[in-house]
Amino acid sequence: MNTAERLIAAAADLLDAGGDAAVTLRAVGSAVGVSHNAPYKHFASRDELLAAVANADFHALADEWRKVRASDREPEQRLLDALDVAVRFSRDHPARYRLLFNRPDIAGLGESLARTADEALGEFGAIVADGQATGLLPATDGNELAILLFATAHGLIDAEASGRILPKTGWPEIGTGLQILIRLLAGGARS
Amino acid sequence: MNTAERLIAAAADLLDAGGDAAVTLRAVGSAVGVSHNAPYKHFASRDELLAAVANADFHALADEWRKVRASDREPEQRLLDALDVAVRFSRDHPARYRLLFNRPDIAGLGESLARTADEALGEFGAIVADGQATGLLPATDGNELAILLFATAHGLIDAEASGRILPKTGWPEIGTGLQILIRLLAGGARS
DNA sequence: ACCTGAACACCGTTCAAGT
DNA sequence: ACCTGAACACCGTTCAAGT
Repeated sequence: MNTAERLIAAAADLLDAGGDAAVTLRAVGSAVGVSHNAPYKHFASRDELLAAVANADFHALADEWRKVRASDREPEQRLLDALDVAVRFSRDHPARYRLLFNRPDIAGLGESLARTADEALGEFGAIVADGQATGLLPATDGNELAILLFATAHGLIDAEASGRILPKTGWPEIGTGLQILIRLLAGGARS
Repeated sequence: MNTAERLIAAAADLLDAGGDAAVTLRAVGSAVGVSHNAPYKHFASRDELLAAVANADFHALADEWRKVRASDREPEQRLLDALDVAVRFSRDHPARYRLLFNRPDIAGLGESLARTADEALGEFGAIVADGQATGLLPATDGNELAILLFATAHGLIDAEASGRILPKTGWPEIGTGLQILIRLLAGGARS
């Protein structure tokens, strides 16, 4: 690993350990064994370093979704697995999840970040499209349903993170809410 | 307005004008005409001041939802109006919207903030329940559907704010996505 | 090419003191 | 009860200098 990669890894570890506020350039440099302004030789600013962390995490999510899509499980299970990838990431790495989906000021940085994010969400969309092709989910134009499903999952994840909504649902898991939604979409008003 | 209320209003204005980073205690104090540490006589910390802004905004949202619920429009329009309240607030006051729904570290502060948030979301839930009572929306246990609808709206709002997803949908508005979802829920797999 | 050390202009927070 | 001014320990960023 070169210095830039080690800085990215150190920033990711600090995000996990102490959240956004813990990622000071002094702490990142110290973890890697360089001075507090060495990062400026590899990244234009602290935000660009964070964007590089997000870029690496989008690549990792895309890989996981590719695996889910290629698995031999039932279509509904593949869809729930795909959503679970996002849910688990948000629980294991909450600060890094927020970096991916809750930071408009960072979303536009790095030039390649927007493309990497599109690739990752494209993999998720392909799994939803598979679910539509098998008749599990209703057909819609383009990737509308994928966007609605991901938006709902993201909304439930945020609600869980902020402790705002979930406690009063009686749902043991975000996945319960997503199962209910999928059943409502598949079954319509009859259910 | 007493000093505490003027500090809250000044913080809200700074959030609108320059985002979270613009809300320094020095800027807030200066806007009100007091010193940069006078806020500590009214709030325990900068975060508690921000929580007070969030508390006021939740009260305002609850008022708007009450008005929507009492209006004489069609049930579907009332539901779309209710969702539009959140969408418009997120566009007119993005930093303040993020304070309400994207800041787990602030959600737990102030003691009354969690209650105010519950009251506001309860008003939204009542509008959804009205939609279920009229047969527009499928019946579910408790307020499950309200949570799913709000989570989806929040997810689409976040997606628009981060510029991540909406550009490639061809949707002119977040409301378009919400209309599609409501129609899918009402009509089921047939659509 | 890559890094360091000192410096600058900020920031939240604390504290002693004033009315 | 409410406020001020100085001070403290931080922070991101810049810059001149070193190899």
